[in-house]
Formats: sequence, C-alpha cells, structure tokens
Amino acid sequence: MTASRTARERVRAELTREITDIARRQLATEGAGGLSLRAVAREMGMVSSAIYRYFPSRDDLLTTLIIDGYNALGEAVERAEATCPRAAHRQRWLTACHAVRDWAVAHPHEYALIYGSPVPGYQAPQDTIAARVRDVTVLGRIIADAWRAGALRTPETEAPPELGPDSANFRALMPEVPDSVIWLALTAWTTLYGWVNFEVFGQFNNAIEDRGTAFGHAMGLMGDTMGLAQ
Amino acid sequence: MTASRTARERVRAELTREITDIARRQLATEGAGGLSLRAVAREMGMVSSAIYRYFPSRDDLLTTLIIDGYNALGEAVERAEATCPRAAHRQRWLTACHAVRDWAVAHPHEYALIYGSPVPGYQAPQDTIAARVRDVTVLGRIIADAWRAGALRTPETEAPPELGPDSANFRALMPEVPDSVIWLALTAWTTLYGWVNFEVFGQFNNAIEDRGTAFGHAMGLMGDTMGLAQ
DNA sequence: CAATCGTCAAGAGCAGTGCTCTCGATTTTT
DNA sequence: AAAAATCGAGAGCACTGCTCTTGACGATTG
Repeated sequence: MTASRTARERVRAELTREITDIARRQLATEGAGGLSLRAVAREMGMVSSAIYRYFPSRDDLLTTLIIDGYNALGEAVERAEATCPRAAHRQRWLTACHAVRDWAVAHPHEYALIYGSPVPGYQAPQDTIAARVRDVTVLGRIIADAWRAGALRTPETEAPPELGPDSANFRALMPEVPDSVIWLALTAWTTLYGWVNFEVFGQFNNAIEDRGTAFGHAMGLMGDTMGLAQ
Repeated sequence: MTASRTARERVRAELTREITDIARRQLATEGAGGLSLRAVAREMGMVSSAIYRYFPSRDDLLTTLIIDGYNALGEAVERAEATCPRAAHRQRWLTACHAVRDWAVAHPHEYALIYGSPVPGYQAPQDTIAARVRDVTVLGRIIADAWRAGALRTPETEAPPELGPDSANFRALMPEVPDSVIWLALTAWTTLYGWVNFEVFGQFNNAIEDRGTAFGHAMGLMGDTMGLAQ
C-alpha cells in the first residue's frame, strides 16, 4: 500500500521531501532565523507561493525540521548505546553522553533548534513531544538498569519532600529508582546538556581546546558522583 | 568634565539611552529576532533612518544590549554573593547560583541573548569579553577561597594530563587550585547554566513544577560533589 | 469517452524588514 | 560671520512571510 498511490500523491511526497531537505541544508548554513521559504523555492526553481501548497506556514516547516531533529538525535543515541553490553552501565552512560555530544557538534544548528533558545514567536506544537523524549528515555533506562543491578550509590543528601510530585513525573523513565537518585540523575542529565550547550554555542571558545577529552572527563565525574560502577 | 559638553552631545547621549531602553523593552516582549529598528524608531517618533545616526546597524544595537546583559547578570551575582560571610563558602556558592537563576528567570530574553543559541549571522565582537566574565569570576573566587580554606575535597578521579593546557586557562580564575578540582568546578558550573538553560528555554515545562526547590537541591548536590563544607 | 472537480504553479500584491543615499536645517567650530 | 560637522526626514532598494486570483493540468466520475 505504500508503493503506489496516484502519481500526484507520489510527486507530492517527493516534493515535500525535497523541500525539507533543502530547508535542512539552509538551516545548517544560515541557522533557524535565516531559513527562508523564498530561498527554498528559488533553489527548487519554484515560485515562493507554491511552497504553501506543501507547508501552510514557515513555522510548520520549522516544526517538521524540529521533529526530524529530535528523531535524528534520539536515534543516534539509541544506536550508540545499543552497542554496549547491557551490564556495562558506566560504559553505556559514557557512550550515550558522547553520542549526544557528537550529534550536536555535527549538527549545531539542528541542535540549537531543539535544545537552544526557542525561536521567537514560535511555539512548539504538541506533535513534537513524542519524538523529543527519545534521548532522555535512553538515559533514563541506563539509570534504571544500573539501579536495579546495584551499580548506583544512594546520595547522602535526601531529596526535599516537596519535590515528591515532581519526582513522580520521572518515575516512568526510571521505575523503582528512589527520589534521591532521580534528582541526582537529573542533575547529571543537566550537566550533559549544559556542557553540550556551552560547546555548541561557543562558550568554550578560547577557553577549552581539547573538548572531547574534557567532555569525557566531565561525564566521568558525573558518573563518579552517581557512583556508577563499571 | 562629565556634566556639560555641548548641548548636542548631551541630547545625543540621551537619545542613545532612550533607544537602548526601548530596544530592551522590545527585546523583553518580542525576543532577539523580533527586535526591529523601525519599531524602535516608530516608538520614538523618529524616522527609521535616523536611528542609524546612533547605531550603525542592528547588530551594533544588539551588541550594546548583550554587553548590558552581561553586566546586569554579573552585577546581580556580585551583589548577591557579597552579602554572604566570606567564610561561608557553601552559602556563597548557593547564593551565587540562585542569583544567576533569579536573574535569568526575570529576564529570559536577555538571558537567551547571552547564554542561548547565538543569533544567526551575528558574531559577538571582542568588546563583550570584558563584561562576559563577571559572573564566572564570582564563581571562580568562591571555589578558590574554599580551596584555600580547605573547604573542598579532592576528587578521586585525576584530570587527564592532556587537559593541562586547558586547565591553565582557568588558573587565573582559580589560582592555586589543582587541576582535578578545576575540572570538577567547571562541571558544577556547567550544571548551573545547564539547569538555567533548561528552565528558561522551557525544557522543564510539564515536568518540574517546584523549580526553585529543585534547583536549590541540584546545586546542593553539586556542592556535595565538590565536598563544599558549610 | 467526456465533463467535472480538485490540485497545482505562477504571478501580482500587501505589509513589513535592514539599510543607503540625498537633501535641507541646525548646531558647533573656526 | 563663515565654514564645518551633525542631524532628521524622506525616498528608495532588496528582501521577507503570506494572501488571493488566474489559468492549466491531472484524476475521477457520469
């Protein structure tokens, strides 16, 4: 059923794909704000108004790119982590971290789109939430597995009881894990993306050169903090 | 010498200030991408081209706003931290962290300007680097003071020797502090801004409600990791 | 098979943007 | 008082997202 619909539908799907491809290339060179429907149309040899047959607005095109970005990042993390032995929790953590960083460095503008400052005037629709949790799902599973295997330590500081309801929001990601460990994991998660933000957004320029090594060391420190045993 | 120059220079200084004020207000409501020279001019009752007498381009206006933002954030952190007893290193750390977060939450668009994804096509000039280190200077001083006072522990994991040159870049901020502690402090610093990024950019929506408590707990955990005693 | 209906690209046009240039008027300097 | 520097206004250029209309093509049904 996927092979042949009418010729019209096939060319429509093809053109839609071509638009997103060109838009993604433009995004990579110009950034989100520089994404221009007219430029996409120009590159396709179409007139600008024709694009609106395929995407009702610039924001809709952006939304597609955002969802694609979430999926690309999530898939990269999933694939990388899948190569690790299940019991090697620390290796899984470090591998997943590096996968996030590698993808972000390779696709800085797409990363900025999904983890950077929100595009002004653009409100991400609900369609994105399904794709946007793929990466954190992997990270959560690593923590949950490590906890079950007794490969995590309990932090000395208990989580404040007021955070109980918020802790519950993450229990789906990390079942059976106690609150104190959840918040430590969230802190490590924050460190991961904080670092990648800093690196991708240029905050490390003229400050840190050997960024791969530094990143690995920092993620290792957070692994130590969680007591993540090999 | 500052009171009276020519009348022309005084009105010029006043108009320049009025432009930046209006631009800052517009930035707060519309975001960086929505900052429009024509709208500023309109609000001032001027014609758009007249703005260019004061700022040669939109990017130059943005640059002043960025420098102002760095200074405002830096000053907020400095003032908050200055109220703490010098010997209360942990309190100083937590206070400084909260100052960063409070300022960012109160001025989300200005924060996005200085710590978010870079504005497309805009390259921050060298003028900004003087103001942009004020906040991290405070944080570095806290770490350095704590280390001198013996209020920090040395992490079990040594920093990789390849990071020696990069460590040296931070020695000005944290003199006498050994490399392993420097990288732990940098990790904590990353956690701080990673968290604020997540919160300001909406990543915690529908996930964490009691964000002040959660933030304080996370920063406390990083204090624990550094062994930051009372 | 032929007529109709839906889809499509094209073009003109609107309101907005950053930015440049010229032209008088005003103010400062000589 | 004359010369020079500065300034606001206006027109205009190239660009943007987006809308509406027009005419042609393809698919579907009578």
